[in-house]
Amino acid sequence: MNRKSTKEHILDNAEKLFARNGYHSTSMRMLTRKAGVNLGAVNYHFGSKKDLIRSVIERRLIVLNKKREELLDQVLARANQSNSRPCPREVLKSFIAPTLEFRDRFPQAAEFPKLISRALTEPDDMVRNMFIEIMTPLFHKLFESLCLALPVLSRTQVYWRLHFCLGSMSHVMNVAERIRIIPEGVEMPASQSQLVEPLLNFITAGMERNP
Amino acid sequence: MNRKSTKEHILDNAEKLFARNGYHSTSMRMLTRKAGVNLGAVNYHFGSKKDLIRSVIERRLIVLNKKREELLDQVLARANQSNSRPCPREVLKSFIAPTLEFRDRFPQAAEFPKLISRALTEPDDMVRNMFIEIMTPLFHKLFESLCLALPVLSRTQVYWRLHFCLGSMSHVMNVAERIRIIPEGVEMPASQSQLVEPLLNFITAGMERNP
DNA sequence: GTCTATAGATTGATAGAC
DNA sequence: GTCTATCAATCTATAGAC
Repeated sequence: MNRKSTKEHILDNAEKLFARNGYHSTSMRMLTRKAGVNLGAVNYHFGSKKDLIRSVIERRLIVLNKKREELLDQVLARANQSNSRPCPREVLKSFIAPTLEFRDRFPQAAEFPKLISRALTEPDDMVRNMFIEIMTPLFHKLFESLCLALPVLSRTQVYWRLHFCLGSMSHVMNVAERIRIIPEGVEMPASQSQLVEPLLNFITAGMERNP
Repeated sequence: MNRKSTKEHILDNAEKLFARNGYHSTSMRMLTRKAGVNLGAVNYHFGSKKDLIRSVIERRLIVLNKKREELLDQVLARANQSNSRPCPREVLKSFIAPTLEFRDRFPQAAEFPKLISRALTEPDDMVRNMFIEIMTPLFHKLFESLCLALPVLSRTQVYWRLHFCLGSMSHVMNVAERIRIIPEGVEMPASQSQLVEPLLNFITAGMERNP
């Protein structure tokens, strides 16, 4: 019955609660009640609440970033082989597709995207800084790839447009399902994966626009 | 010396703390310490913590939305007079310009934009629902104006592109100054107002893109 | 209107039995 | 590894003096 280790069981439930309610609003007792484990066990396995959320985030984010970087490297390699610039849409897609398809690919971790889409605005300094620290190398690589893909734009322009892209993506990940009031005639997607192409259409047009 | 009423003094400090740390991470004691008032006084004036943040948000957001709607009405009226469709960029600008210019216009409320940019992901249901309730009428009006401005797009397409726009804006309001690592050659704007035109360039291109 | 004092519940973390 | 029991701190909210 209990196939997963207690440690993983705690991580799974903590992931859901932190994603839904945020770090500060999730108490250790809420977690132990939901996970059906003992308060002492959490502290035995993770030491502290901060170390727990660190483990929760790293467990998924490092894997996700590996996938993103792998796809980005493929785009860069293809451009290199044909002696051309990387395609802006493909560069953006390497980051966005694995993110919005995450829930379909890992249904057991369906709440995780909410967690990272809120990580940058997390009130707790340690949580926020840990997230930034993990993301920084890939952010730089993504930024430089876009500069290469869009030589007409200044580095400052690319920088802000990249942030606009990340903001759109982040908003979709967290907000899409929280909004209850839908105007007449608007159809909701069955999953976030279906928003990859609409989002790429939108941000690629914004990225490629002449200054 | 103490020109402002105690009530306003509490609101000003609560606004800063809720914006910086979020609702749950801000305790009433943190607030009374910072504001230099008594714990009893807060409860006398506002009744509860929930009623306090409600007052904090309503005080600014209702005024801001009035300004946004006023500008939107002007855009719609101009289109009506010339028997043409409203301009997508102008419609978007009516919402975005007052938002990103808010800090320059009301320096004493400079932290408020952070608060509303996080309101949709607020863990507390009451806070989130109150925000949605206030925003709903204007959101619908904005949505219908964009449908009118972009007859080529389906209502579903307009809906999601509008969310992409709001995500970009929200990200800029909250994240811009939290990020510490800036790539070489990137210049930071002196204020958020300077991002209005770059953001409008970006999202207008995305909005107007052929399906 | 503003204060002190405190109730009553909940928090993160630990000590020690098993 | 897992449990109970408990500490010390913090939380929101209120009662009542001034």
